[in-house]
Amino acid sequence: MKFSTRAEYGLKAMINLAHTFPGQKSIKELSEEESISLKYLERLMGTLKKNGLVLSTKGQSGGYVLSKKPSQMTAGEVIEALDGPIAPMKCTSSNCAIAKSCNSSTIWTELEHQIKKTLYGYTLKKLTDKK
Amino acid sequence: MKFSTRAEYGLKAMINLAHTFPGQKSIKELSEEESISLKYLERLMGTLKKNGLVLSTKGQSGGYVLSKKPSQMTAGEVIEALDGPIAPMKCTSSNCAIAKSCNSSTIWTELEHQIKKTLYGYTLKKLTDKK
DNA sequence: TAATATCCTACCAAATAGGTATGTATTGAT
DNA sequence: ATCAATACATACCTATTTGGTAGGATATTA
Repeated sequence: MKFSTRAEYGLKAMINLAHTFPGQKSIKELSEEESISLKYLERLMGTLKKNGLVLSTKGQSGGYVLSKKPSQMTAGEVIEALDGPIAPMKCTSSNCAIAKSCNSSTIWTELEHQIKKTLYGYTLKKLTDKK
Repeated sequence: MKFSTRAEYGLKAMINLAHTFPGQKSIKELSEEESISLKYLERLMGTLKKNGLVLSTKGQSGGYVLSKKPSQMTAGEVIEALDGPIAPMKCTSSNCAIAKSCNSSTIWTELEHQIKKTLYGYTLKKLTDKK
């Protein structure tokens, strides 16, 4: 059971952007500061943008900004944007037909709830204050 | 973020064994009742045995039994036996050098704690009673 | 117009998941 | 003693995911 490094890298980059908020920062700066491959981070920022979590300006002196205040953006949003829906077991996401009579389903459902509660409980602001 | 079907299948099989406890049951029966490929389940039971969660008797009319009472065996044990250590991010398992100054590490650590709390909070007995 | 960004798409290697195939060893029943 | 049923072991296979790289197109500004 693991989250991908996508989620790790993305969260790090978003925390970095939370620090500089409401200023913007280029991928180049982000990748150097967080030691993430520039080309890979480029793709991650692309999907974060597609999901509306960051805004971008192109061209020279362009870069990325958070689309919301750090106090209003949660780690859960970032992670689901990059890794897809949080659903620890297929049966919790795909409406299993036998869920009602299945002994296992309760545990996966509760687990999903706990994970979401934790991840959506952390705003980027909370994470930047942590240090 | 997903657990493997290994964990799902294994947990189902163990819940089944909890129902028949302290009786034993063959892989053939288990695989038919839970609709899991016999050969695949064979392997899963093998690793469960290696981890001491089940006992087996070979030969005709052989099979598997839980090594502990259902009230003393948790879903967490089963899942970690099959899927490896519960550690949502590499940095929480491999003693990252910069963990203390890392803004992200707290969230992964808390998440790991919450997941373990949930999974080790469910005994097989609790799951069999659920229906 | 040159430099610096984002953006877009295709490719790639390694690992993992999920499963099959084949055979061996052990035991109970006939 | 033999046969059938079972656990046990290992090698193989295919598809998907992960974590990247490569090369360029597009937009903006100095």
